[in-house]
Amino acid sequence: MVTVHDVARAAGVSISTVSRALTDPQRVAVATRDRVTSAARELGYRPNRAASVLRAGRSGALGLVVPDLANPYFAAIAKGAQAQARERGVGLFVVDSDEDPELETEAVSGLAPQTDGIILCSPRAVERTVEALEGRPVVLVNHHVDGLPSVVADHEAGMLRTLEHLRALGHAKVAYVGGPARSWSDSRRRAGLRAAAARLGDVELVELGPHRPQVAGGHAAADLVVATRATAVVTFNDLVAAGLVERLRVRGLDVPGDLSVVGCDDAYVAELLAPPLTTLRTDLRDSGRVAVDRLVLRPGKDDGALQGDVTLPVELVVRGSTAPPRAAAPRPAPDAP
Amino acid sequence: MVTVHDVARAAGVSISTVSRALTDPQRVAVATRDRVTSAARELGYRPNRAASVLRAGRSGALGLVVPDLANPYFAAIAKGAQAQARERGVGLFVVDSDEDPELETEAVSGLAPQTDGIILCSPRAVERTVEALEGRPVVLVNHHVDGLPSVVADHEAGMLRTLEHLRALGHAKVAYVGGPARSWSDSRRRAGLRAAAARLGDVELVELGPHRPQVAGGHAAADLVVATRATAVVTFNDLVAAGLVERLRVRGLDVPGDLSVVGCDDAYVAELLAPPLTTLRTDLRDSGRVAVDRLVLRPGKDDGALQGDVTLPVELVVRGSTAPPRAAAPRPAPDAP
DNA sequence: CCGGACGATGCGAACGTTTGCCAGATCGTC
DNA sequence: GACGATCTGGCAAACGTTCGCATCGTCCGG
Repeated sequence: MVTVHDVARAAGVSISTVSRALTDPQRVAVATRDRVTSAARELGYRPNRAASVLRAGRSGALGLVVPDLANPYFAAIAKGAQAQARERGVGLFVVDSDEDPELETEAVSGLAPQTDGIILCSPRAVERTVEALEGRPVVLVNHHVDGLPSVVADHEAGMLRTLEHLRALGHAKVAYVGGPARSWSDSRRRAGLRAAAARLGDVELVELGPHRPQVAGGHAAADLVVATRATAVVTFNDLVAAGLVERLRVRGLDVPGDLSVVGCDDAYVAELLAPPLTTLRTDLRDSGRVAVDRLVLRPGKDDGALQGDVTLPVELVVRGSTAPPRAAAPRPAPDAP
Repeated sequence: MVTVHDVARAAGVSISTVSRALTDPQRVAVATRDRVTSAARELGYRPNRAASVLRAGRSGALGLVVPDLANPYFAAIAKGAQAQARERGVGLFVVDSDEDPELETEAVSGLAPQTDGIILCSPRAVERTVEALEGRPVVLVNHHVDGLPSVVADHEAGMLRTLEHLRALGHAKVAYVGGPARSWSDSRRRAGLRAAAARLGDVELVELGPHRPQVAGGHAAADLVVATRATAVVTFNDLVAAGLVERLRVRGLDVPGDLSVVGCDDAYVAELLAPPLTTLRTDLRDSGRVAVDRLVLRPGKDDGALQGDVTLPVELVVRGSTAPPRAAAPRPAPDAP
């Protein structure tokens, strides 16, 4: 293994100069720097991360905690974060908390000592988890706590756009199938829907849930939605929408004929469904990217534009799962087979 | 920060004893060990990973390299590996190589020095990547290289079962839509199909591809498949199948009426499609789990059952996308709208 | 021509852990 | 009662890096 000593000897300088030339180039003379860097390159020197962490206290790695890696939503965020971390030359520990608040907190306290900062995606137990950070820098994705930097999607605007769309189609009663109880996005979406309904005046809103943010959650919700006699439904995410559509098909109901369905997130499943799903899109990879940048870029030194909260736009992608309601009143649902 | 020194003082022993009591419990007397562990617990001692890596050379972390985190296939493996790593008390670096052989090799050479072992999922450039390991232990998932431990699915058996299924339905001409050129699974599946076709004798096989292992690959392949006049098609994975089905729908063709479709992997999209996809299932989380165990468990010391290659079973899940071919000869395909 | 200031580099001490080596204790046995 | 075997635990040296401080030279203004 080649160390600073080897490089120092090859370049004819002391190890301190090598260290400085490589970590803080402007602190050594240009000629020396060049000698050092070329010697390092020639010998194939690669700094020992452990030693550098031990001494300097920085690890050059970030942590990312997500509730479920198998959920395309979080997979996309992880992918974006991953790519940006590579770009910035830092490592990225990804931990899956399995939607378990307990595990989430545990993960963070394990991660905190060996990372320079942590990205917390849709945390399920923010208060306790933030405690576990022990003061380590953090960025919340899809969640907000006063005083902590966050990257969020503009759920309110998305919900307003959704309701406008459904109202324009002629829907007067819209159901919402909510996600996990502790989900911040869920609460924002509910708030957004309520505000939008109040603003539009002539759309009635029925709220359901909480439901699991997976396909199974959609299965469970479908019959409840039908029973409300709503002519359109907005779901917590695309997976729930998929499960819901599936169950409706089993019951012999048509989408969008009997029920218009709007998903959230525009996971790639959305366009695979039959009919393709109308959904709200956020650039998730971008969320991951931005989150990493906010931990890597030193405020003041680098781009100051990343200060404060970042709100990413939400776009309504209209596909085949929304249409005008059938006749004036929705057809009563037939019994399940 | 509480260090070994603090624990040593509290327990009334030297720091060496503390270290030994915690890392190699059987080397200290029971009474001492208890004193040390309870002191450690009381003080909330947490060993400094960097220091221990620096001195001992082991990092307590593994690396996982996947071509695409957003692909549910790899997401599932990552989730399994993740869970097992947590179980075993080791960290896990997840890196997404973006299907790029270059990035893959680069990722491994970045990962190698700071991990105790690396899991390589469906590598796209095995030879160069293995070189970059610099002798670090490795487990290949979904790939095989002589002399290296691997975890693979029994693609051959799966393909035989698939062809038997299609033949039993009455299909005489079956197309295969292949995946990436450098994919080992792809080559195994092709080999498996050929062997199965030869064995069955009366099924004609048409091989297509390479195609991208995503939805877009299926789009691209659909028209080619139709042109072959095959009555059934097997695709590299479920995403490709999804894209293919989508394109067929656009062209006005019916699945399974005009064409039976079999996917691979049983990603959760499979059951969301209309019709739900007949597909080959492997327990992907298990692959991840097993891979981690093979790096964590010391051979000889722990379970020796994990020596050598591990082949996971493949199960054919029959759903709605396969049916008997229409009439004797398939209906000629109508032109695209 | 001198003093002060500043820029570049070297010296050496940490960072917290693991581990080889050795000393002391304990016990059994002759 | 002494000797050897066995076991336990302490000392101190690493691991490779970073960084405070010191040193040395140079340059400029007075």
